[in-house]
Amino acid sequence: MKYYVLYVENTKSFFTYKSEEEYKPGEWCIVDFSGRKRSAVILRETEEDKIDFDIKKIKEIDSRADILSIPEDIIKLMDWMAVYYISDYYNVIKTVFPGILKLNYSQKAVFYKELENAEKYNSETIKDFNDYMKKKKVVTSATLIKKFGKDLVSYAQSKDAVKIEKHLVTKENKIKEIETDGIINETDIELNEEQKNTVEAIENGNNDYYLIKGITGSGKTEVYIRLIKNALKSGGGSIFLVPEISLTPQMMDRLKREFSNNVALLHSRLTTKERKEEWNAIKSGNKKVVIGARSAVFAPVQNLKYIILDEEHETTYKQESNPRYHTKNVAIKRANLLENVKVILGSATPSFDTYYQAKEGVIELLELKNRYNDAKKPVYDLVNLQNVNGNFSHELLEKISEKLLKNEQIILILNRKAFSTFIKCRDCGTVETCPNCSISLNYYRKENKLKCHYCGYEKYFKPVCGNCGSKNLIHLGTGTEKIELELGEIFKDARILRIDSENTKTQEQFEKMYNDFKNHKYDILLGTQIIAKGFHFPNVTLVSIINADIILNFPDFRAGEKTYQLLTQASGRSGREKKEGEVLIQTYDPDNDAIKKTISDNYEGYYENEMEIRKILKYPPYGRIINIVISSETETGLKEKAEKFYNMIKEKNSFIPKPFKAPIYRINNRYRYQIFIKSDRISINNIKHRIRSSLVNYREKDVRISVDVDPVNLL
DNA sequence: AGCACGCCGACT
DNA sequence: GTCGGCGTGCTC
Repeated sequence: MKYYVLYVENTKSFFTYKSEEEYKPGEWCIVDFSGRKRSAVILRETEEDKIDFDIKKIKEIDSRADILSIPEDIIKLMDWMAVYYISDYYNVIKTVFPGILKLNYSQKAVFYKELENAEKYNSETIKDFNDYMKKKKVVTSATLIKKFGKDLVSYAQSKDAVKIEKHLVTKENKIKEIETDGIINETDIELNEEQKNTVEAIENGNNDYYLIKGITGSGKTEVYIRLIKNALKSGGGSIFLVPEISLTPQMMDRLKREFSNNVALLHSRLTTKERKEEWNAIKSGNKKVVIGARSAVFAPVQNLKYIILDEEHETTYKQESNPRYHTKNVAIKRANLLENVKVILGSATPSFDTYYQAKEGVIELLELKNRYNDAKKPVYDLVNLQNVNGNFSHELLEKISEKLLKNEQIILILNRKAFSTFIKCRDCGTVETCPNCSISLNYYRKENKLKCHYCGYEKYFKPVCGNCGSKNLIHLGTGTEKIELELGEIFKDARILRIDSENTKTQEQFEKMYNDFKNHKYDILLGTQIIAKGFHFPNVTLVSIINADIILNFPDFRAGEKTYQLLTQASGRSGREKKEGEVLIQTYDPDNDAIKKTISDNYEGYYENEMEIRKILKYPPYGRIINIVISSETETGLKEKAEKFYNMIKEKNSFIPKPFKAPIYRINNRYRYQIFIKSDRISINNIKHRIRSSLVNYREKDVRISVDVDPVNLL
């Protein structure tokens, strides 16, 4: 008798079952769970003496379930994630298999029907059928039905749909399959010398990890595509990860054209059914190229060769809910668990963590230094906002007029949506705050609403102070909506398009706006940082950052790095082809190192300066961080409850600062205390261990503890 | 997800 | 006393 640790659907922990049969990790079975049938995945085998509860309670596994098994490397990856990110397995599984794991009721019905059928058809008939399928490479369903009968064919199809799909094709599909077998687009774009060298360095290299540091417009995408194509020719699969899938329509079009039916697009808008179909197509090897956001890193690609992270510095690669994993770490871990998988990170402005690893030799650094099509570097200009009345400097207004006259296009970036970020009463000083969060409400003019960016609370705006009844209110904290209004008043004939996450909820909306601007239906594109990334608008010759300080003043040790990245990415939108581009940065802090180094295009210099500071302060990559938030709807006693947890995890050998009120003390009706742990790489593992066991033992009513390992967002 | 268990107030 | 409300914890 063998013992197995299983994950049973819809449970929060593991269960042990036994069986005479041999099971491998990732295989499915049906078990009796508190009196009803459930599907379960085998996680690992276990020994009798390791079981620390009444062994007599252990039930036997009912039967094997013929669902496509989960690859063993993904099981191992999930084990690692739960431990590294201090997460429960339930949430890990939910993240890796969103909706795939659960057998819904209709599927269960199919399964039990299968059991019935299995009795109806004796094993010899099924064996004949299987032999026939193996022998024939391509069969139409009509032939099969003629030979074996309709019932058996549909039974076989339902039972082992994917395995059979390979052989069983209808006439139309047969034609389609021949057409799309392999790569549809055989015409390769000519690569320049640098690109060719990069492709070769990766293909022939002995390293597992590569960083392509390529300036904007140097053609990183062409390098990725060539790698994926070449891998595909020898049957190798790839995972291509992008920060936000809906925001890169032109990239999607491009890849769809290149790889046609070989490509699976995984994104959050897929229904459970679609997701399952894609998953099965990938798992069975019908689709070898997967494109998607973070969670696509878990795709069960057959014969995986490459995991590519485009724009690797993007913070959306970090999941901000449990398990709080970073896609880059997971990709590297996954490559570790498999043979011959290479991870390729690409960015014009790599995160300093990644660049540090490249400098240390963990990741091989490859550089693309030339702009594709010989486009020129943009010219920078800096304006000190201290000498400016309002949001627009003379320099900016002059440049906008100039470009409008020349019929060229302009991009203006302000990293703040809404009209104003708070409204203050001039008489009593009251600022209207969110009833659920300790944060001011943002004003949206078009909708005449006040909204909270943290909990989603909203209400209609009344131009009267809630405290003293005064009508003397002032809007503070300028957002894109206000800029749009002011700009419209100054440039009455200019056609202005505003894009932010508030007015582009769907991909269709976004694509329409994108195309409209590209086709010059608008002169000025105004928006938050979502418009700073990866677009190609040939007619744009001026990009301006209206206020570079918004990110810079964030209480985050990476604020400078993020500012450098945003400014550089935004600059890349200016002067993409023959025309020379200009970039104008407005700031209250013109002497800031991040801004100065952006202007002199000195990534290396800024990196070196930042590293000195981080080394002294023991911030990543020199130290490691864990952020713990202890929250409750009840404020009374929360400080003590936070300290109780603190006392459980602290230890005399390592210094952990006491819990403190979080910078945003209340979010979504929950009061929050924070424990911020900064530690060296070795003792961090001991601390993690103590956090893990403390989480199990800590019992306080109404208190939630969330642990963020390697946080990206420190608030 | 279900279901038992048990702690409280309302009710014959 | 006991009926039932639902919060909590358990299911191998």
